[in-house]
Amino acid sequence: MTLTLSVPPDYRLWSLVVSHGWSVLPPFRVDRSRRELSFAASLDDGTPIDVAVRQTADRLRVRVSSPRPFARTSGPAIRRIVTAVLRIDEDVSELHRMARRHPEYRWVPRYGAGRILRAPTAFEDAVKMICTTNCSWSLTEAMVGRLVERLGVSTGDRRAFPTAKDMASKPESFYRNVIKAGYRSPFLVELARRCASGDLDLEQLRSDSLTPEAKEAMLRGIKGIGPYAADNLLRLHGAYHRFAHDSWITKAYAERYHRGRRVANRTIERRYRGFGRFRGLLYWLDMTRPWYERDEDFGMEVEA
DNA sequence: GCGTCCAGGTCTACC
DNA sequence: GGTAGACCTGGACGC
Repeated sequence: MTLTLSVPPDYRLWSLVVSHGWSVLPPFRVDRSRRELSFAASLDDGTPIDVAVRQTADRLRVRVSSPRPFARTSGPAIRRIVTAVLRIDEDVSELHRMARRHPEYRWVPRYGAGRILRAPTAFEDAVKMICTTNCSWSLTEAMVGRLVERLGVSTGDRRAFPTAKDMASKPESFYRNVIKAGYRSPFLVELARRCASGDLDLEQLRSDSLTPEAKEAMLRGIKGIGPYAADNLLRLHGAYHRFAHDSWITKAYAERYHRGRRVANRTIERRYRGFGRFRGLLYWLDMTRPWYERDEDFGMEVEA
């Protein structure tokens, strides 16, 4: 199945690829030679799908395949997933207008930056975020890789991220001994069981039905999600005022502005206070600017 | 080899 | 509300 989706003129698929580390965590995959981002997901009826996306001018060409035949109703569901993952309906015009007023941030609209890649489900985002805490990025990749490999349903080409039900069916010892998630293991089990039972509906994070405060309360009520993880997850759900300080970004800030000397978080936050509800996102973009600039494949001019 | 440190933190007990 | 200590893994580093 092939779909064509229209995107706003300021949309850059490649900007999404470098927006954070998600694009290199499975089931995401990046093909630089084809300038293609691909991932796996599961439809509501359990059908696993493999999705590959390329941008051509103001359109996205989306190739979808599955080992099972598609139901007639699959089209809209697939569009919903692709739209949510690729942030197609995220309006960044206000952010870009604000950034244009500051010479040091004019690169943001120039690169079409500001949209942040998400997983197909808020559950997948939350599990992955727990796997980023208190460890190196290579360990995050290893834990997520083992989760997908051991519990994910095959799409033919790869495996989708396990569902809450899949993860809830495994005991804590599985996460300790097989996934090697260490002390995070009971957190992962509890999160999966709460989501699978319906006690916790993380997908509400993606709707406008909850206030940012309610979303934060929901996230902080999950064991294993502290200030860092909650702020990062809130950013994936449109709360761009949160700073998500961690050792990596505060070090990056120290090197950029203070010759490597660490400064208090409130000092950092002062620098971005003029950016209103986008202050946390501007902080993130400011620190990750080298990711955009060093990427030789980053195409400002999308294919004609 | 082996021990130590630390990396994109969080929880709990205690004050 | 603030803080110290424990917690898993695995790579880097020094010896």
